[in-house]
Amino acid sequence: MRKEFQILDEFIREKGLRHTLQREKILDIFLATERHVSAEELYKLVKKRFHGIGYTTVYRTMKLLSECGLCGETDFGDGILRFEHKYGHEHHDHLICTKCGRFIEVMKPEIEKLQDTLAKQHSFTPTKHKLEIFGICRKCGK
Amino acid sequence: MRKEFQILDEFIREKGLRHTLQREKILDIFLATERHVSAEELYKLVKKRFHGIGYTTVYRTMKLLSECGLCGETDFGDGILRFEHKYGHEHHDHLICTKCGRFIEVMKPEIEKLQDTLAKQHSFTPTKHKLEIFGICRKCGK
DNA sequence: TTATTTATTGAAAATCATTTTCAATAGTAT
DNA sequence: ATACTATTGAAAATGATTTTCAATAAATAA
Repeated sequence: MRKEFQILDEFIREKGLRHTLQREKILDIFLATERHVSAEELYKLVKKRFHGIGYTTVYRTMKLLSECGLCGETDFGDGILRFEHKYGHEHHDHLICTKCGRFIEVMKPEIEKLQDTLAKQHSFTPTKHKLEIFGICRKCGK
Repeated sequence: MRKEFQILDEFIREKGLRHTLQREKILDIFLATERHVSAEELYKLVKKRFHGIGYTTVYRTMKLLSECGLCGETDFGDGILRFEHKYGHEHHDHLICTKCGRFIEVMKPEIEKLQDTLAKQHSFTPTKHKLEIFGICRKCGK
Protein backbone atom coordinates (compact mmCIF):
# COMPACT_ATOMS: atom_id res chain seq x y z
CA MET A 1 0.00 0.00 0.00
CA ARG A 2 1.28 3.42 -0.89
CA LYS A 3 2.38 5.63 1.91
CA GLU A 4 -0.35 8.15 1.07
CA PHE A 5 -3.10 5.67 1.92
CA GLN A 6 -1.44 4.97 5.25
CA ILE A 7 -1.34 8.67 5.99
CA LEU A 8 -5.01 9.07 5.20
CA ASP A 9 -5.94 6.02 7.26
CA GLU A 10 -3.96 7.19 10.21
CA PHE A 11 -5.57 10.61 10.03
CA ILE A 12 -8.99 8.98 9.83
CA ARG A 13 -8.30 6.79 12.84
CA GLU A 14 -6.92 9.64 14.92
CA LYS A 15 -9.92 11.82 14.25
CA GLY A 16 -12.45 9.06 14.78
CA LEU A 17 -13.58 9.26 11.16
CA ARG A 18 -14.34 6.37 8.89
CA HIS A 19 -12.51 4.69 6.09
CA THR A 20 -14.81 4.60 3.09
CA LEU A 21 -14.62 3.27 -0.42
CA GLN A 22 -15.23 6.75 -1.79
CA ARG A 23 -12.32 8.29 0.06
CA GLU A 24 -10.06 5.52 -1.08
CA LYS A 25 -11.07 5.84 -4.72
CA ILE A 26 -10.84 9.61 -4.74
CA LEU A 27 -7.36 9.54 -3.26
CA ASP A 28 -6.42 6.87 -5.77
CA ILE A 29 -7.47 9.02 -8.69
CA PHE A 30 -5.99 12.16 -7.22
CA LEU A 31 -2.62 10.42 -6.92
CA ALA A 32 -2.82 9.23 -10.50
CA THR A 33 -3.53 12.74 -11.72
CA GLU A 34 -1.06 15.36 -12.69
CA ARG A 35 -0.92 18.29 -10.37
CA HIS A 36 -3.31 21.26 -10.25
CA VAL A 37 -6.73 19.70 -10.64
CA SER A 38 -9.85 21.60 -9.77
CA ALA A 39 -12.64 19.85 -7.88
CA GLU A 40 -14.69 19.88 -11.06
CA GLU A 41 -11.95 18.23 -13.11
CA LEU A 42 -11.30 15.64 -10.44
CA TYR A 43 -14.99 14.89 -10.15
CA LYS A 44 -15.17 14.14 -13.87
CA LEU A 45 -12.19 11.83 -13.62
CA VAL A 46 -13.70 10.06 -10.63
CA LYS A 47 -17.06 9.66 -12.31
CA LYS A 48 -15.41 8.07 -15.32
CA ARG A 49 -14.15 5.17 -13.23
CA PHE A 50 -16.58 5.02 -10.35
CA HIS A 51 -20.19 5.85 -11.02
CA GLY A 52 -22.23 7.02 -8.14
CA ILE A 53 -19.61 9.10 -6.40
CA GLY A 54 -21.03 12.58 -6.05
CA TYR A 55 -19.45 15.93 -6.55
CA THR A 56 -19.97 16.87 -2.93
CA THR A 57 -18.05 13.84 -1.79
CA VAL A 58 -15.15 14.67 -4.06
CA TYR A 59 -15.07 18.18 -2.71
CA ARG A 60 -15.27 17.09 0.89
CA THR A 61 -12.63 14.46 0.39
CA MET A 62 -10.22 16.98 -1.11
CA LYS A 63 -10.68 19.15 1.95
CA LEU A 64 -9.90 16.10 4.05
CA LEU A 65 -6.78 15.36 2.03
CA SER A 66 -5.72 18.97 2.54
CA GLU A 67 -6.17 18.60 6.26
CA CYS A 68 -3.98 15.57 6.46
CA GLY A 69 -1.30 17.16 4.31
CA LEU A 70 -1.71 15.01 1.24
CA CYS A 71 -2.74 17.86 -0.97
CA GLY A 72 -2.22 21.57 -1.16
CA GLU A 73 -4.78 24.12 -2.26
CA THR A 74 -4.05 26.99 -4.59
CA ASP A 75 -6.13 29.67 -6.20
CA PHE A 76 -4.30 31.31 -9.07
CA GLY A 77 -6.67 34.21 -9.08
CA ASP A 78 -9.45 32.85 -11.24
CA GLY A 79 -11.61 31.96 -8.28
CA ILE A 80 -11.14 28.24 -8.76
CA LEU A 81 -9.42 26.20 -6.09
CA ARG A 82 -6.91 23.75 -7.46
CA PHE A 83 -5.41 20.81 -5.65
CA GLU A 84 -1.88 19.59 -6.05
CA HIS A 85 0.16 16.74 -4.64
CA LYS A 86 1.93 17.66 -1.46
CA TYR A 87 3.25 14.47 0.08
CA GLY A 88 6.71 13.78 -1.27
CA HIS A 89 6.82 17.04 -3.17
CA GLU A 90 8.82 19.90 -1.86
CA HIS A 91 7.59 23.44 -1.73
CA HIS A 92 7.70 25.33 -5.01
CA ASP A 93 6.54 28.54 -6.58
CA HIS A 94 4.60 29.01 -9.80
CA LEU A 95 5.13 30.67 -13.13
CA ILE A 96 1.67 31.12 -14.61
CA CYS A 97 1.22 31.75 -18.30
CA THR A 98 -1.64 34.17 -18.78
CA LYS A 99 -1.99 33.10 -22.40
CA CYS A 100 -2.20 29.31 -22.32
CA GLY A 101 -2.90 28.93 -18.61
CA ARG A 102 -0.07 26.50 -18.02
CA PHE A 103 1.66 26.42 -14.63
CA ILE A 104 5.37 25.87 -14.30
CA GLU A 105 6.71 24.81 -10.93
CA VAL A 106 9.92 26.45 -9.90
CA MET A 107 12.20 26.61 -6.92
CA LYS A 108 14.91 29.06 -5.94
CA PRO A 109 16.41 28.54 -2.48
CA GLU A 110 17.90 32.06 -2.45
CA ILE A 111 14.41 33.53 -2.73
CA GLU A 112 13.19 31.32 0.10
CA LYS A 113 16.05 32.46 2.28
CA LEU A 114 15.46 36.12 1.52
CA GLN A 115 11.80 35.71 2.39
CA ASP A 116 12.74 34.42 5.80
CA THR A 117 15.11 37.34 6.26
CA LEU A 118 12.35 39.72 5.24
CA ALA A 119 9.92 38.20 7.70
CA LYS A 120 12.46 38.30 10.47
CA GLN A 121 13.12 41.99 9.81
CA HIS A 122 9.44 42.60 10.59
CA SER A 123 9.36 40.28 13.61
CA PHE A 124 6.98 38.15 11.64
CA THR A 125 6.84 34.38 12.07
CA PRO A 126 6.10 32.87 8.67
CA THR A 127 4.13 29.66 8.39
CA LYS A 128 3.79 29.43 4.63
CA HIS A 129 4.10 31.55 1.56
CA LYS A 130 2.97 31.80 -1.97
CA LEU A 131 4.87 33.26 -4.89
CA GLU A 132 3.22 33.52 -8.25
CA ILE A 133 4.80 35.08 -11.28
CA PHE A 134 2.37 35.82 -14.09
CA GLY A 135 3.53 36.31 -17.65
CA ILE A 136 4.05 34.63 -21.00
CA CYS A 137 5.70 31.24 -21.22
CA ARG A 138 8.33 30.13 -23.69
CA LYS A 139 5.87 28.50 -26.08
CA CYS A 140 3.42 31.38 -26.14
CA GLY A 141 6.12 34.02 -26.37
CA LYS A 142 7.23 33.11 -29.88
CA MET B 1 -7.28 68.64 -8.57
CA ARG B 2 -5.39 65.59 -7.52
CA LYS B 3 -3.49 63.78 -10.16
CA GLU B 4 -5.65 60.70 -9.67
CA PHE B 5 -8.77 62.48 -10.91
CA GLN B 6 -6.89 63.64 -13.97
CA ILE B 7 -5.85 60.08 -14.69
CA LEU B 8 -9.41 58.84 -14.41
CA ASP B 9 -10.73 61.64 -16.57
CA GLU B 10 -8.16 61.04 -19.23
CA PHE B 11 -8.96 57.34 -19.25
CA ILE B 12 -12.64 58.14 -19.51
CA ARG B 13 -12.10 60.52 -22.40
CA GLU B 14 -9.85 58.11 -24.27
CA LYS B 15 -12.34 55.29 -24.01
CA GLY B 16 -15.34 57.42 -24.89
CA LEU B 17 -16.83 56.86 -21.46
CA ARG B 18 -18.53 59.45 -19.30
CA HIS B 19 -17.53 61.41 -16.30
CA THR B 20 -20.17 60.86 -13.64
CA LEU B 21 -20.76 62.10 -10.14
CA GLN B 22 -20.71 58.54 -8.84
CA ARG B 23 -17.31 57.76 -10.30
CA GLU B 24 -15.91 60.94 -8.87
CA LYS B 25 -17.28 60.30 -5.39
CA ILE B 26 -16.19 56.70 -5.31
CA LEU B 27 -12.65 57.59 -6.33
CA ASP B 28 -12.69 60.33 -3.72
CA ILE B 29 -13.58 57.93 -0.95
CA PHE B 30 -11.24 55.25 -2.20
CA LEU B 31 -8.35 57.73 -2.07
CA ALA B 32 -9.27 58.74 1.45
CA THR B 33 -9.30 55.12 2.58
CA GLU B 34 -6.44 53.10 3.86
CA ARG B 35 -5.36 50.36 1.59
CA HIS B 36 -6.96 46.92 1.19
CA VAL B 37 -10.66 47.63 1.11
CA SER B 38 -13.13 45.10 -0.15
CA ALA B 39 -15.98 46.23 -2.38
CA GLU B 40 -18.36 45.64 0.49
CA GLU B 41 -16.37 47.83 2.87
CA LEU B 42 -15.99 50.55 0.32
CA TYR B 43 -19.68 50.45 -0.46
CA LYS B 44 -20.50 51.04 3.20
CA LEU B 45 -18.12 53.99 3.33
CA VAL B 46 -19.59 55.43 0.16
CA LYS B 47 -23.15 55.01 1.38
CA LYS B 48 -22.31 56.85 4.59
CA ARG B 49 -21.50 60.00 2.66
CA PHE B 50 -23.49 59.68 -0.52
CA HIS B 51 -26.87 58.03 -0.36
CA GLY B 52 -28.20 56.51 -3.49
CA ILE B 53 -24.96 55.11 -4.83
CA GLY B 54 -25.50 51.41 -5.36
CA TYR B 55 -23.26 48.48 -4.63
CA THR B 56 -23.08 47.55 -8.28
CA THR B 57 -21.79 50.97 -9.18
CA VAL B 58 -19.09 50.78 -6.53
CA TYR B 59 -18.03 47.42 -7.83
CA ARG B 60 -18.03 48.54 -11.44
CA THR B 61 -16.14 51.68 -10.61
CA MET B 62 -13.43 49.77 -8.79
CA LYS B 63 -12.99 47.63 -11.87
CA LEU B 64 -12.66 50.83 -13.86
CA LEU B 65 -10.08 52.21 -11.46
CA SER B 66 -8.17 48.96 -11.81
CA GLU B 67 -8.21 49.31 -15.56
CA CYS B 68 -6.76 52.77 -15.50
CA GLY B 69 -4.09 51.79 -13.01
CA LEU B 70 -5.37 53.70 -10.01
CA CYS B 71 -5.99 50.62 -7.96
CA GLY B 72 -4.68 47.13 -7.68
CA GLU B 73 -6.69 44.02 -6.92
CA THR B 74 -5.63 41.33 -4.51
CA ASP B 75 -7.24 38.20 -3.16
CA PHE B 76 -5.48 36.97 -0.07
CA GLY B 77 -7.10 33.60 -0.32
CA ASP B 78 -10.38 34.23 1.45
CA GLY B 79 -12.26 34.68 -1.78
CA ILE B 80 -12.74 38.40 -1.28
CA LEU B 81 -11.20 40.84 -3.71
CA ARG B 82 -9.51 43.77 -2.04
CA PHE B 83 -8.50 47.00 -3.67
CA GLU B 84 -5.42 48.99 -2.80
CA HIS B 85 -3.94 52.27 -3.96
CA LYS B 86 -1.61 51.87 -6.87
CA TYR B 87 -0.86 55.30 -8.24
CA GLY B 88 2.14 56.76 -6.46
CA HIS B 89 2.76 53.52 -4.59
CA GLU B 90 5.49 51.24 -5.73
CA HIS B 91 5.09 47.52 -6.01
CA HIS B 92 5.26 45.66 -2.73
CA ASP B 93 4.68 42.22 -1.28
CA HIS B 94 2.54 41.27 1.70
CA LEU B 95 3.04 39.73 5.09
CA ILE B 96 -0.38 38.51 6.15
CA CYS B 97 -1.10 37.73 9.78
CA THR B 98 -3.37 34.72 9.96
CA LYS B 99 -4.38 35.62 13.50
CA CYS B 100 -5.42 39.27 13.33
CA GLY B 101 -5.78 39.56 9.58
CA ARG B 102 -3.50 42.56 9.30
CA PHE B 103 -1.44 43.07 6.13
CA ILE B 104 2.07 44.44 6.23
CA GLU B 105 3.51 45.83 3.03
CA VAL B 106 7.11 44.99 2.39
CA MET B 107 9.69 45.37 -0.32
CA LYS B 108 12.97 43.63 -0.96
CA PRO B 109 14.70 44.52 -4.23
CA GLU B 110 16.91 41.44 -4.07
CA ILE B 111 13.84 39.23 -4.16
CA GLU B 112 12.48 41.13 -7.14
CA LYS B 113 15.76 40.68 -8.97
CA LEU B 114 15.91 36.97 -8.22
CA GLN B 115 12.39 36.56 -9.50
CA ASP B 116 13.40 38.05 -12.82
CA THR B 117 16.39 35.75 -12.94
CA LEU B 118 14.15 32.81 -12.21
CA ALA B 119 11.73 33.78 -14.97
CA LYS B 120 14.55 34.26 -17.43
CA GLN B 121 15.91 30.80 -16.64
CA HIS B 122 12.60 29.39 -17.81
CA SER B 123 12.33 31.67 -20.85
CA PHE B 124 9.32 33.18 -19.20
CA THR B 125 8.40 36.84 -19.71
CA PRO B 126 6.97 38.09 -16.43
CA THR B 127 4.29 40.78 -16.43
CA LYS B 128 3.50 40.88 -12.74
CA HIS B 129 3.93 38.82 -9.64
CA LYS B 130 2.48 38.30 -6.24
CA LEU B 131 4.31 37.25 -3.11
CA GLU B 132 2.39 36.60 0.05
CA ILE B 133 3.93 35.40 3.27
CA PHE B 134 1.42 34.09 5.79
CA GLY B 135 2.23 33.82 9.47
CA ILE B 136 1.99 35.54 12.83
CA CYS B 137 2.80 39.21 13.21
CA ARG B 138 4.80 40.86 15.95
CA LYS B 139 1.77 41.83 18.00
CA CYS B 140 0.05 38.47 17.82
CA GLY B 141 3.23 36.50 18.39
CA LYS B 142 3.67 37.59 21.98
C1' DT C 1 -23.06 -12.65 13.78
C1' DT C 2 -26.33 -9.22 14.80
C1' DA C 3 -27.58 -4.89 16.79
C1' DT C 4 -26.48 -0.27 17.71
C1' DT C 5 -24.41 3.93 17.00
C1' DT C 6 -23.18 7.61 14.26
C1' DA C 7 -20.06 9.19 10.37
C1' DT C 8 -20.71 9.50 5.52
C1' DT C 9 -22.97 9.98 1.33
C1' DG C 10 -25.31 12.38 -2.49
C1' DA C 11 -28.94 15.22 -4.32
C1' DA C 12 -30.75 19.35 -3.75
C1' DA C 13 -30.85 23.68 -1.70
C1' DA C 14 -28.26 27.49 0.38
C1' DT C 15 -24.52 30.74 0.47
C1' DC C 16 -21.85 34.42 -0.94
C1' DA C 17 -18.92 37.26 -3.86
C1' DT C 18 -19.25 38.83 -8.23
C1' DT C 19 -21.52 39.78 -12.70
C1' DT C 20 -25.34 40.57 -15.77
C1' DT C 21 -29.86 42.36 -17.08
C1' DC C 22 -32.80 45.99 -18.17
C1' DA C 23 -35.65 49.97 -17.78
C1' DA C 24 -34.91 54.57 -16.17
C1' DT C 25 -31.64 58.28 -15.93
C1' DA C 26 -28.18 61.49 -17.11
C1' DG C 27 -23.68 62.93 -19.58
C1' DT C 28 -22.09 64.64 -24.09
C1' DA C 29 -22.19 66.12 -28.73
C1' DT C 30 -24.88 68.26 -32.27
C1' DA D 1 -32.83 72.04 -26.57
C1' DT D 2 -32.44 67.36 -28.95
C1' DA D 3 -30.65 63.08 -29.84
C1' DC D 4 -27.68 59.57 -28.73
C1' DT D 5 -26.01 56.23 -25.78
C1' DA D 6 -23.18 55.35 -21.48
C1' DT D 7 -24.36 54.78 -16.80
C1' DT D 8 -26.99 53.69 -12.96
C1' DG D 9 -29.21 50.73 -9.45
C1' DA D 10 -32.33 47.10 -8.12
C1' DA D 11 -33.02 42.70 -8.89
C1' DA D 12 -31.88 38.49 -10.87
C1' DA D 13 -28.22 35.39 -12.54
C1' DT D 14 -23.92 33.10 -12.11
C1' DG D 15 -20.70 29.89 -10.43
C1' DA D 16 -17.72 27.96 -6.97
C1' DT D 17 -18.20 26.25 -2.62
C1' DT D 18 -20.81 24.78 1.49
C1' DT D 19 -24.73 23.14 4.03
C1' DT D 20 -28.86 20.34 4.77
C1' DC D 21 -31.05 16.14 5.53
C1' DA D 22 -32.81 11.59 4.90
C1' DA D 23 -30.84 7.28 3.54
C1' DT D 24 -26.83 4.40 3.85
C1' DA D 25 -22.94 2.06 5.57
C1' DA D 26 -18.62 1.85 8.63
C1' DA D 27 -17.15 0.66 13.24
C1' DT D 28 -17.98 -1.06 17.66
C1' DA D 29 -20.57 -3.43 21.11
C1' DA D 30 -23.42 -7.13 22.43
